[in-house]
Amino acid sequence: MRDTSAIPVPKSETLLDWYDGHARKMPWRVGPAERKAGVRPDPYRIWMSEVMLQQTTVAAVKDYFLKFTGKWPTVSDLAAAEDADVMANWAGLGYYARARNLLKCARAVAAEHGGVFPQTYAELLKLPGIGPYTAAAVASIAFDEPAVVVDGNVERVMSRIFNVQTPLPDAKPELTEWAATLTPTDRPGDYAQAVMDLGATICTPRNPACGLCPWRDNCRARLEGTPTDLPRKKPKKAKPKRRGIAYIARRVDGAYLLETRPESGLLGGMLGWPGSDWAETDPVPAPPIRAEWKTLNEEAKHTFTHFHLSLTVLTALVPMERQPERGEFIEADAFDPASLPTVMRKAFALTDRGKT
DNA sequence: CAGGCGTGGGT
DNA sequence: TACCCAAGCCT
Repeated sequence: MRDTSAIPVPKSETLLDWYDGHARKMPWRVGPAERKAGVRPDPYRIWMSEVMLQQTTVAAVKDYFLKFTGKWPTVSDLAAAEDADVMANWAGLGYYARARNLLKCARAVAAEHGGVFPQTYAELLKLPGIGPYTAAAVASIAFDEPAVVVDGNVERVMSRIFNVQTPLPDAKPELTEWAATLTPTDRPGDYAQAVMDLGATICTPRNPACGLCPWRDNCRARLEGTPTDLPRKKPKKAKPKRRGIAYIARRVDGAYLLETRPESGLLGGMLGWPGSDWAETDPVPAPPIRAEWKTLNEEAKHTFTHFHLSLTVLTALVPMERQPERGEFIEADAFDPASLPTVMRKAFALTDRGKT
């Protein structure tokens, strides 16, 4: 172990100078030059982007952000939206509780705050779907509050700068303390975005570009030569394999039999094909309507956060008068596979009509 | 409070 | 292939 006590503590100004020249451009971001010229970010758009970015890549978020803000330009517009419309538009982005909470939050802002976002970390934290990270991000970026923003990027940067060996998630409080020591009262929003940009483009998990880092002379892990060992993480559990059955019934007029899943739990509130439970044991058949079901020769494979799924897909063509025991028919012109969560879209893609 | 909760891209 | 990873929150 080298003596790292002589390494100077990094300065926020150094990072801000780097950010002025290297800030990534994003649809929701007010760049450093504009910001200095007095342009203020729209709290609604910052909030929207931060919720979408929870555990989700910037690349995946961009189109969804443009779609949502185009369709619902203000928080009041979103508050007035139909639940099913919001869920359908979120389809494919994952972590669907975010979409349900997004709508709850918009309605809370509309109903309890007169359509104006609360402007402090403490007040933002009370809203649904807004946790410590998102509250701090919105408070700092939209309202210039020097809140301590700690996301995965900040955890990685702090763990390396200060050579924190404690594994996550136990290290979180320690890393938050270090992050607090660096958070400036001047330009706190730009600083928050700067650390995240640093983590995303320079201080990356696998191959950090230490030579380009504005804080390279302040980094204890770099001096030790082991930045990629950090942050340490507790080992993850193996994913079990589950299987299930999905039933895709097409009525002769082209309507499809779908059902809205329960509000809570996996894919909560999303549209999907009726089916069996998904378990590690053999699935129990549960056809939603009487029909001659045909089994497709290929299964839909999908991996969720905590299990692998292999879905057997059954299809049937049913007559107009036949009534389903579960779900409801959606007319052909109202059915859009894009409004389904990905696993359900994969199942549909295996059918003849899904291949077109 | 440890685990539930999606998805797509990278290696 | 089978991992890992990405601007977390909720219960």
